[in-house]
Amino acid sequence: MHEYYMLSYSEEHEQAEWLAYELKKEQLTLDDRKRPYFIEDPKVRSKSADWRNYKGSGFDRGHLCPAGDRRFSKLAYNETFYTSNIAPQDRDFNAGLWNRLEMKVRSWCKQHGHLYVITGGILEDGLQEIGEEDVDVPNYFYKIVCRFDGKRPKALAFIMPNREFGKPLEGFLVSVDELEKRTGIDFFYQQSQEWQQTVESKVRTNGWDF
DNA sequence: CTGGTAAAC
DNA sequence: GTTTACCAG
Repeated sequence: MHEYYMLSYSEEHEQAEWLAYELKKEQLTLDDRKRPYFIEDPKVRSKSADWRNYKGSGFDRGHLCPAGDRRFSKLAYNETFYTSNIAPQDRDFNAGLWNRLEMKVRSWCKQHGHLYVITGGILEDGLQEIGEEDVDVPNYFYKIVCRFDGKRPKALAFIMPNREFGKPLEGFLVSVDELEKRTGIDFFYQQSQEWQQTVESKVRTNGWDF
């Protein structure tokens, strides 16, 4: 549990199985910040994987909580450079499809003012591993974006392959039910108390009209 | 924006 | 080993 996001770390896969954060309109600033080093997450007791596992692997250290969403303060920005917040991503995917989704999330946030985001790689058996600590390379990444229309939660869920297709985001929309099956995570019961207060019922896909 | 990396310190 | 400056998608 960090100041500006929370996560559950999988020691087996050496990355977060899920990571959740709130994004508010007023947090979308354009402050210019110096990119820090990736360091171990001080709050992961089992030690989050060292960044050197990624060196020479051919994979990006892809942010789960984007640095671009956390420019409003130095702490918020630097927190995204803990190695608990990154996963191996294909370069073209990270700079392409994944980046376009992150930009779309910021655009939705500007429209609606307040969003909740849950994201991570789909962690399975038999994944490719990199580095001395065997960091798993997910074949797919997912993201749930949720907002509240009055009391009713509205959510969009995505599953994207860890490579670039050049396809529009709509092509990767899925239902939350399917996402739960694929990840093995129950997105209702796994949340913290604070989160549960807000998310009172399971979010359901509501189509592209978000 | 998303990042890597060579060169300098 | 760490930081800066520059580079590409």
